[in-house]
Amino acid sequence: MSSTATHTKRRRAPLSRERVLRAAVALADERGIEELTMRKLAKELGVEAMSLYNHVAHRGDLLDGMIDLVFGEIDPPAAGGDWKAELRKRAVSTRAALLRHRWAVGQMEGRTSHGPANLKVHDAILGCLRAAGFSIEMTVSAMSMQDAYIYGFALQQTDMSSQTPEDFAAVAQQQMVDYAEALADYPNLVEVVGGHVAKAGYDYEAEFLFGLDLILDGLERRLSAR
Amino acid sequence: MSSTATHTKRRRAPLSRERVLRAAVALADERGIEELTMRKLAKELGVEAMSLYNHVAHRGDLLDGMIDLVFGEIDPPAAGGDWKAELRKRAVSTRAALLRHRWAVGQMEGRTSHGPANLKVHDAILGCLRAAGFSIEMTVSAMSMQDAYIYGFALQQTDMSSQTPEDFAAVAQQQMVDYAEALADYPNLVEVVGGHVAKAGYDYEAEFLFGLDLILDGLERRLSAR
DNA sequence: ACCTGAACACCGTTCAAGT
DNA sequence: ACCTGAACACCGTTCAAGT
Repeated sequence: MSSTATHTKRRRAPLSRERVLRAAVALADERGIEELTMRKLAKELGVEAMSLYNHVAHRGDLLDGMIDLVFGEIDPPAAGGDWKAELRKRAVSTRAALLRHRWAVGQMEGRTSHGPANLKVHDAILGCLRAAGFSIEMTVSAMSMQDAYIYGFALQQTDMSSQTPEDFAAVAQQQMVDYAEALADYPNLVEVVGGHVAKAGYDYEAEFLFGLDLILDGLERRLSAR
Repeated sequence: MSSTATHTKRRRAPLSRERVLRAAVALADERGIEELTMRKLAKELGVEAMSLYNHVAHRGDLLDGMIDLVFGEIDPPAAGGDWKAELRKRAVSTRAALLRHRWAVGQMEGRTSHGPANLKVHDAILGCLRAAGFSIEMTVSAMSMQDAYIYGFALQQTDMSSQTPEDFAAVAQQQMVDYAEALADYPNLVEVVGGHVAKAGYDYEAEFLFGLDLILDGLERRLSAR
């Protein structure tokens, strides 16, 4: 058809859904979700925006695919072993994936389609809980609760620009200054944030584990109280 | 200045930040957050888009203001009474506010400014926990954990179009059909969702309270174990 | 089968101009 | 002080046309 001379332009790996999704995740990770537009993504791939529609149905489909790539990074828990340790590992690994891809948790709202990686992880969680001896009803409750906590914690962590305890302390200190004239209305914030957090900071990892272990302990108690 | 004859057009209440924010919340509630554009909001208020910029700095400022209106609907817990009952009431009231305004939880990601209603509720939570006898460190952990759970649960509830247990069962049933050929890979989903949820449904309210009480009980246990 | 140019119907925001 | 028209630099998506 076309002579070899006509396309001396830089060779491009052919587009595929996989390649589009991976490029989209990379772009959102690096520049934020609001910078992820069909046009910019296409440019990143050396192609025009309209070509993307050969591989994703629309922007919502793109986001569904991206989110399932994030789920693919989660370690699914094994069934039959130490269920608490397995679920703890999965929770930590989920949080890590959501931290690597900070845009992800904010995009889960309203998204009703669930990809295969999502289904696989949740199937494994259900299997782990059932093997541990939880009733079907308790299994549903236990999984919902853990997901709510994990996603909610990740959501909160995007609320603050600071990530290390020291950063957090600095931000808290600055906020005490910024809100100075209103502080009389918030005596407990002054005591707890001004008096403690602004000095000691806030350790996201430790706080996450505190709540996670409280939940797992509570579930274990309800399991043995049957 | 201008004669009375020159503006016989329909009298409009003058714009104000308050009026702009309330109209924005109403529009987002009714038509969804993606329908909330500066132009459509302006039209709703009988004005041009550019007039809004006299009352909000930009779209992000608009969203910050809207979210603080949602926080204003939350019952703050009282300090000194039955702390578990107070915090339970606050959690239920927060969830109710987030259900009335389904767009809200998805907009919390990355939002770093906190309005007065937000600060007021959180000050009250801290006060309640301190009065109950929690150390400053535990107070921080307890509040973070409750917020994470509440927001995360609300986020999950936007993932499903169905709200009543019966709706949920119908959706679960349909999904079993849709995913039929992949179901061999997910034996636990088949057992738990196919065998139970698709029949009994899923009661969001009951599930929320299950996790909430597990958390409050766990916190109480850690309080008395000091 | 896959890619593209042009076009459509939108966005948020700015700026100078009106009252 | 508050509102607006026109404009700028974008969006997602469709469609007919190219190879």
